[in-house]
Amino acid sequence: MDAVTEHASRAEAPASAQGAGRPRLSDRKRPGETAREEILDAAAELFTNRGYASTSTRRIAEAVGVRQATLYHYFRTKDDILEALLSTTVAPMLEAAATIAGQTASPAARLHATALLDGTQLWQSRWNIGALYLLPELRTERFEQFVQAREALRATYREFAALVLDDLASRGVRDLPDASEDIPLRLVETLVNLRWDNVGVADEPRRTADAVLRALGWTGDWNDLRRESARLLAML
Amino acid sequence: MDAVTEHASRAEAPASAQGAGRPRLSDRKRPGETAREEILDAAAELFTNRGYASTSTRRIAEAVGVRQATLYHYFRTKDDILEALLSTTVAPMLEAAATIAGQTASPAARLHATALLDGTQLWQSRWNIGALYLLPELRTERFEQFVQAREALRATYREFAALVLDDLASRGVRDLPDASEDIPLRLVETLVNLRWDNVGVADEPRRTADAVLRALGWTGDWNDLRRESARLLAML
DNA sequence: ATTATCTATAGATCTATAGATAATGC
DNA sequence: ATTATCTATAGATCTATAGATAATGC
Repeated sequence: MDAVTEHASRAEAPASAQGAGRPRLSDRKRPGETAREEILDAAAELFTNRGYASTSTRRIAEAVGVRQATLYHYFRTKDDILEALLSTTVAPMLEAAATIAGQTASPAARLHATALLDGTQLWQSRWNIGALYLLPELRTERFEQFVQAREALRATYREFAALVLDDLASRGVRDLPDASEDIPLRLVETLVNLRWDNVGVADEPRRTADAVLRALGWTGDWNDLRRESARLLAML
Repeated sequence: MDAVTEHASRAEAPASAQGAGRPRLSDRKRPGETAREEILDAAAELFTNRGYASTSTRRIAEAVGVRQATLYHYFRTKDDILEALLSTTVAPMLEAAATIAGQTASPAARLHATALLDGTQLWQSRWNIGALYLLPELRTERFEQFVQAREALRATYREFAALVLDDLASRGVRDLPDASEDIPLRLVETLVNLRWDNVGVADEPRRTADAVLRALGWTGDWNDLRRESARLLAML
């Protein structure tokens, strides 16, 4: 599998799970148990590859295989589709980070595990949804909740980093960065940029999680660190 | 000056440099010697804050203080406006990186200087133009030249990083990252994300340039490094 | 005569709503 | 009766062009 195509593989479209309602004119083209999921999959592809504002509801409908008006049976507005997409990403990650924060583990392992989980999700999601995080549209009140969840995740990363740095400073390590630089979150976020540019290898999230610790000036036994990090993730 | 407003300060709009042509209905509202520059300034603000596709030519014209059709005296299409904006950023940086590559200096200083210059431009430009680099619209043939310039810059960063890493490896440093991870460019690019989120301090580009070296596992005298890097930049 | 602007508009969208229709399920 | 879809369309855009107009410059 090459660098470009290593992400989550295309699920099969279900064999037209017929229920009540007028039949579609077209066969099912998208993975998903429900029409709602089919729509979200098509929207994710188009929003990430062609842009949010540039993607018309007609185009999404075409990619699903229904008429444009049918989308409005499942979503009140186009913004609602974007919001549904975004809410599948950050909120679960935020929960996982809270769980990791509650575990007994070294600061370094906690940070490594968080970066690895977050990075893996950004890297392996079927579409590069993380590329939507910089959309100017998110600045509106409509997406306040999402932006706040991102900020909470940023704060969690920063707390983990501060503990790692305190630890290092107390061990006499010099020339350390400041936790406020947010290096860890920043590095993880760039997995989105790598995907955009079609570069990177399967192992990229792990390499990035390692890079996070290295960038903080962390030194120690890397095998121990990875083992402890994996143990944390296995608990989730 | 707070974190949000520390970027290049708003230049004064010139006192309506009247020349030939029918007078405008509105006063000048934008910095720039020429109407073309006024348009680019308004477009940069709107594209970065409201999105490319979501910004209508009418809205740009309003922000300049002319009628919508007037834009077409200076640009053939809306895409041409975007292209003109982007071409002001990467091409000059690529040239500077080539000059730095031609200087005699340590690999670490070359990388530091490149990151500092690139980062300073991303950080201090009047509008956060770097946020446009992930636009799906850039995937089209229309913007091939720009995307290729970005790739060339990525390659330059990677070459500098490879030299630094070879150096470190030959000094016996272990557990180094791989140059192919593109950690330096990735870190610099995240200055765009910080600006988007309105976080960060005036010193951020310097801190990021330092972080680039630290993230490669570089060790040495930081003051010497910064001095050599500054010397390189003074030559440009 | 040349230039930079203006007014007006064609033609192509695009989102969202109203209401009809063709299934299933009770 | 309920549901999921369909057809049709209103009203609001939006980009780009045609051609008029009001300055300056020769």
